[in-house]
Amino acid sequence: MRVSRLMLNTLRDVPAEADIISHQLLVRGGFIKRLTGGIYAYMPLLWKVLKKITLIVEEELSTKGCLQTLLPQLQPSEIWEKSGRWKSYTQGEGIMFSLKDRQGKELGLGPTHEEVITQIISQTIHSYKQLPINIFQIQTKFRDEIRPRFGLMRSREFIMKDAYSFHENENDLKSTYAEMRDAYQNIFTKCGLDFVCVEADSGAIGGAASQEFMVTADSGEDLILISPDGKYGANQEKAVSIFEEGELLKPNKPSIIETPNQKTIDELCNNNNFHPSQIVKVLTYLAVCDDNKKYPALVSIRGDQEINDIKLSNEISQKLKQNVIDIRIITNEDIQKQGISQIPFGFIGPDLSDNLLSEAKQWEQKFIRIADNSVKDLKSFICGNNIKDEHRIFYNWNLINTEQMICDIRKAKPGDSCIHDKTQKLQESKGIEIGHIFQLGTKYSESLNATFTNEKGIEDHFWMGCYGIGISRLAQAAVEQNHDDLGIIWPASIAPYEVIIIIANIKNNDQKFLAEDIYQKLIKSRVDALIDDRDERAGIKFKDADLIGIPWRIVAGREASSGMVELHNRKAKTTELLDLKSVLKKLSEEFNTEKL
RNA sequence: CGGGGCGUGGCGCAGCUUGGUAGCGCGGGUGCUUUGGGAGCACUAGGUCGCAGGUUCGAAUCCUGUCGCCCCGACCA
Repeated sequence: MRVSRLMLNTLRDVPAEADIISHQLLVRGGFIKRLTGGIYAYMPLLWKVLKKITLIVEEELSTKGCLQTLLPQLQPSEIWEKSGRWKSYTQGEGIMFSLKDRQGKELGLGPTHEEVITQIISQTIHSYKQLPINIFQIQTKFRDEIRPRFGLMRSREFIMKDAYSFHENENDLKSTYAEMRDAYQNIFTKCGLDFVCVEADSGAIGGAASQEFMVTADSGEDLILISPDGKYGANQEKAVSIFEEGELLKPNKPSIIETPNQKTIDELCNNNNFHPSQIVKVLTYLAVCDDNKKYPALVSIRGDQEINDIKLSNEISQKLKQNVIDIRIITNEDIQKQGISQIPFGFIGPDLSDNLLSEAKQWEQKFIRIADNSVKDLKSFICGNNIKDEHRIFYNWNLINTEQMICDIRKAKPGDSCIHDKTQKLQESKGIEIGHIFQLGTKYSESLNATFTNEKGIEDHFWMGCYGIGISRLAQAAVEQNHDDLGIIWPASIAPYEVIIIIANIKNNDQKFLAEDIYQKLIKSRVDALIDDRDERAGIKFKDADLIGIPWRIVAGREASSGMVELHNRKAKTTELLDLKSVLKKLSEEFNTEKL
């Protein structure tokens, strides 16, 4: 390709729309153009990058026996109603764009394709003999993000690779899941990314096991916790750890103490010389569920620990056997609206009476009582007395005498000890999620009634897995991780072009002919080459080449008359003076090793 | 949706407080000079100041409404 024909339009100034470096560089380099909030045109340079990523993905997946398909983006509401996701995906904070056709029929613009593929597979596959199936597509997805940002990182229209697998049993699902994890490792490695695979919460998609692939970068939106030995890594939403034993309170005669206005753990500790770990902290939450009911929850955790809302939400969801749509702390305003006269916030104990809820207008009138593992073994503790300005000391669970659901709802923190090895302390890091793999189980096959006949001749529901890669996000993540002051430094495997040949002065025929000669030879040997044939000053061409991040640069300049050119490596910043033959030899060696 | 900020030639911004009919840098075009790290000079094209009302002799500037964009939170590949 010739730069004169590339409609290259680079910007010197940092565009106001962009905040993070990768977004700025993609705009400045002319890789993307915004059409409106969260919707971008992929310009020719970026499209080349996306195609290279796509190729790597396709190759790797086809080695694993995946089929490729292309599914409809416009999807009827019926299948989403069957899976129970229509309402939650289109109403309120729902992320699905939806519309009505002229007949008034409701359609959605696919944010994901579980429903579509499940229906198609169930209509096509009837016997265990045809299983397993692993099928994927690379397709534009639509999500009405509440707040699109960071360019391609969180956009409303983006390219995603989504794969779905179908199995006769859980074991088979697990083996494909492992294969896919392996494929993902290869894909991201080939894309030249520095990444980690971490345990993840499966969120709205649901299901059992799930892992995320994170590109580590400070601008990442996710907080991940990793053990230094590399044996454990998890998204903070999911992370588990061992909590410190804390300062145990020696058992003594249970009694009530006056704690005027001491509502917080800090105030309580400062005024009475307690340690936070001696206190059972009790918080009130409100969970809004699929059935539109609102469930109050009373949550106990050790005073020095924090609650992980995601874990809490999952536990409540499991207990109620339905989705928790929203979970938040109950405020004074909430209880006033409900007509509840008084909840002694700051002085609540795990045994706060359900009677307080009897006046609630819209809430369920019974607390879901949950206690974190961190409090279950405490033999003696401090907690609220359910009366303003009073706490109880030297109490224990026998005296509390209410049934608690005991589980892990604690937020793991950097510095905590790891489960697999107490000497390993969790370290935190920011990550950009570029891939996510799930073991869905039978959730969708049951709701959509997708079955096959098993070996025993009995109808059975498919076991399913699903596997995503954010293709367009990956491209930007690569920039976020690979750049310098001058611009982008694309990993060679996904660079829009592998080599750029610069003719320092287009009016100099020696330079021009030599450059053209090299260009033709490179093209012939299938090197993806760009030639900058513009009638511009050399400086401009150097700046542009650096900005758009082409890994190798050949300059036909001063030494052109003696047949010599410069070969410069963008990343290593090394330059050598070589003759035509040596350049070709060197590059072909580079690409052969890198392309393999 | 809550909180903060911004809409002025293609891009980045000034002007707005104190109304008088729009300016700077980059970019574009032409010419001359220059030619290995975003050149210099000269000329030139390009703007209903987001939109709609209102106040006023007069509005980019003041008032009201509205739309859009960006940043911080909930969503996620």
